[in-house]
Formats: sequence, C-alpha cells, structure tokens
Amino acid sequence: MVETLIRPSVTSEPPAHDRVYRGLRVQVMHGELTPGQALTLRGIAREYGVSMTPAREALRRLTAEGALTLSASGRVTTPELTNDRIEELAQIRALLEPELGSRALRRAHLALIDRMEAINEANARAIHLQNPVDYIRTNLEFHRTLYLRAQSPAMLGLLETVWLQLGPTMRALYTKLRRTTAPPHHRLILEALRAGDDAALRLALRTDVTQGLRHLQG
Amino acid sequence: MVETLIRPSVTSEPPAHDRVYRGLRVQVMHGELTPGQALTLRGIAREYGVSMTPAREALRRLTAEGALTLSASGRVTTPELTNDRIEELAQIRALLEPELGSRALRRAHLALIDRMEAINEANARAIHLQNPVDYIRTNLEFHRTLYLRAQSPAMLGLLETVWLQLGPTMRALYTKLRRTTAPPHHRLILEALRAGDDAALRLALRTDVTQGLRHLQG
DNA sequence: CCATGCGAAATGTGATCACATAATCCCGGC
DNA sequence: GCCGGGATTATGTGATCACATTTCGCATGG
Repeated sequence: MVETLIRPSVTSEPPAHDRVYRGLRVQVMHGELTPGQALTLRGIAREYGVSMTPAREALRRLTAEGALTLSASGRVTTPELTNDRIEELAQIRALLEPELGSRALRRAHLALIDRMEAINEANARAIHLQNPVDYIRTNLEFHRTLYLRAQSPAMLGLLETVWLQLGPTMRALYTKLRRTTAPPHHRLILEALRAGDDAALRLALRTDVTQGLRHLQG
Repeated sequence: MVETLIRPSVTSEPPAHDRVYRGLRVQVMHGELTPGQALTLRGIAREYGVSMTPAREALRRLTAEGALTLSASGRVTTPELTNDRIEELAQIRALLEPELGSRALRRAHLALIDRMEAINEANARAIHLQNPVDYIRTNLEFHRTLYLRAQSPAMLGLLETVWLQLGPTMRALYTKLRRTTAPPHHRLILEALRAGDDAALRLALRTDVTQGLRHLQG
C-alpha cells in the first residue's frame, strides 16, 4: 500500500517485469552467472524491489528463450550445457552469423567499420585486464554492431537467444582458453569488410564463431 | 527418498500455466488463429478455467518465443507479418532445415521413411478436403518427424519457434496458393532419404521450404 | 453525415495470500 | 562416523484484489 505512493507515474517507465527481465538478461548473456546457479522467485523479487509476480514473469520469459532452465519441481537455474549442446549452438551461430554478415556487408560504410574497430580495441583491453565479463560483452557488441546493419530483426533476434543460451558457459570458456591476445579473426572480419569481399567475410565469421567454441570441447 | 526420485506422479498433473501454454501453442502453430487477432488475459483464463495468473504466464512465454506480439499498451495479438519478415523467417528455415535433415539422414531407417510417407498421405488428404489446419499440421509433422532423428534438440527447438512465428500467416499462405496436389518436394525428400543422398536431401528441403513461402510475396 | 468528447467497460499490472510440495537441517540410532 | 527419518524451512503455484490506463460506445455538436 505504501509502495503504491512511491510510483512516479508521471514519467512513463517500463513495467517492473520488463526491468527485471532486462537486468537478468544482461547478467546471463555476459556470463555474470555461474552455470547451475539457482534463482529463486523471492530472491529476485527482493533484489529488484518488486513482488513475486513480475519476477515470475521475467523468469518465465527467460526460460522460454532458453536463457534459464526449469527443473521438474519448477526451480529455475542457469543452464549447464553439455558438449553436444554447445556444439549445436555453435553450429547455429555458424549458420546464422555469416548470413547476417553478408546482409550487412551490402549496407556497410566506413563509420561502421571504425566503430567496430573501436569496440575491438576495447575487447583487447578487456583481455589485457583479464576481465571476462567485459571481454564477452565487447565481443558480442562487435558482432552485434555488424549484424544490426543487416536490417534483419528476426534473424538477429534468433541469434541473440543463441547467445543467451551460451552466456553462462561463455565465462567458463574464457577462463579455459586463457586468451592473451585479441581474437585473430576479428581482424580478418574487418579486412573483408573493407574489401567488400563477401566470401572472405562469411569465412572469417564462421571460423571466428566455431574456433572459439570448439576449444571448449577438449 | 527413493520414492521421491521415482516420482510416481500419476495423480500430479502438469501446472495450469503449462496446459494453457500448450493449448495456445498448437493453435498458433497450426494457423487456427488469424493474424492480428487479439487475446485477452481474462478471456484465456475463462476459456481454460483458470485465473489470470497462469494465463499471463502462458502469454508471456508465447510472446517471448515470438508466437505472439505485444502492443505498447501490453495487449497481446497474433502477429501480422510483413513480407520482409516472412522472407527472413523463410531464410532461417532454409538454413536450419537442410542441416537438420542432413543430421537425421545418418540415423534414418526404413520405419522412419514409412512413417513420413504415411504422414504425407494424410497431408494429401487434407489438401483434397480443403482443410487448412490439417494441411499445416501434417506438413509440419512431416518435417518434424524427420528432424527428430537428428538428435539436435537445440536446433529443432529454435526451428519450432520459427514455425510458431509463421503460424498465423501460414493459413493465409495456404488459401492464397490454393493447393490441389501434395507438395511436390515431399516426394523428392523421401527419394533422397531412401537413396541416402545428402546433397539431394539438402536441396529438396531447401526448395520445399522456400518455394512454399516465396509465393506469399507476390 | 462525420468528427469529437465523455463516461463506462475492459484490460494489463502488480501485490498479497493460502496452499502443496520440495529441499534442508538436525538429531537419534546403529 | 555415518546413515536415515522427521520436523522445519524454503519455494513455486494459483487465486484474488485494487488500481491505472486504455479502449470502446454513444450521444452531442458542427
């Protein structure tokens, strides 16, 4: 009852369930949550200062996207992916990302490449500072910046759910291959973009995607 | 403790929100709902004999999968797809389905092909009877039966959300091209399966997928 | 005849509660 | 020391309610 007084309804703010959803989404996608980590309705609700209802909606939405897994008893945890599933998701990335890159290539201009270059440097810095979350974030941002130019919202949306599903294990991947230099294929991607070479771009994207994830198998 | 592991849940039924979700899901995927149709929380709740809470969860889940669209005011309707979006979704199908078919090919056996043949005949009957819902249902079942053999749950799951997004417009597509005979490529798919010809199967699947949807563009 | 404004009905959102079940803890027995 | 079982706590589920906002119907005025 008191809480209803606090609401500043003058400014149209997004609904509470959406705020919770977005907050959890970036945490999952950036690997801030350990695989197998349990999330409770009341815990989320308390953390975001809301009741159980919007928390439940956010969790339901995230589980629908595969970002979280639902146990038989209704408990929600961040997924622990098997190698088979990781390989599947990598394959999906390898199918979608070259297509998105190719579509973006036709619309790419110099400012876009510059922006990607800047993001790539931030990515290199994250590696130098051994910051897994920043590494994952900038890496995804590098790819997303390109794909946004593809003007293919359905394909990008689907790809983002794949990224979401990989999120929690991304961090484990990062620590496992102990990067000390920037992903080598990012440079190839940029070169293909500058040259306007569709085939080279598709290949660079495919290898960048599969290479990083295949190391997790061993 | 042992008893709890066995989970003799003969009496325990699936949660209400899941029942609602599944019911609406098949309606959407089979094209039983026309594009732009509005769904209300209280309407769904009354229809399934539950309260608003599980109805909300089901709708939230379906919108997260792209099966339903959310207006700015929170209203939920079945999506009205633009031609661009349809083409995108067709392209995704064209990428995923040949891959799934190829994976299934290695595991395919005669009983599977027989089953697909039977489904295809049911599909032909639905066309003869001018029954759009049965046509869509059997058509999807034909493909799903094959892809289940691929043992690639992540890829199949993603594909099913694409089918979901196309659901409502599938019916419009059906009435537009006024089929009188079974899809010609289903036969090519079956032949490629019998021959164990991977390249032919990939091509047959790709054309089956794109051909049907490309007619909607005109 | 059409636009407009107002009031009523409908609708989504979020909080709270009761309940059943699952997970956890703790203690006694072997 | 370890295992098992019962009590206790934690958790998800679903119903109900209040409230703000949107939507719709309808009458009024141009």
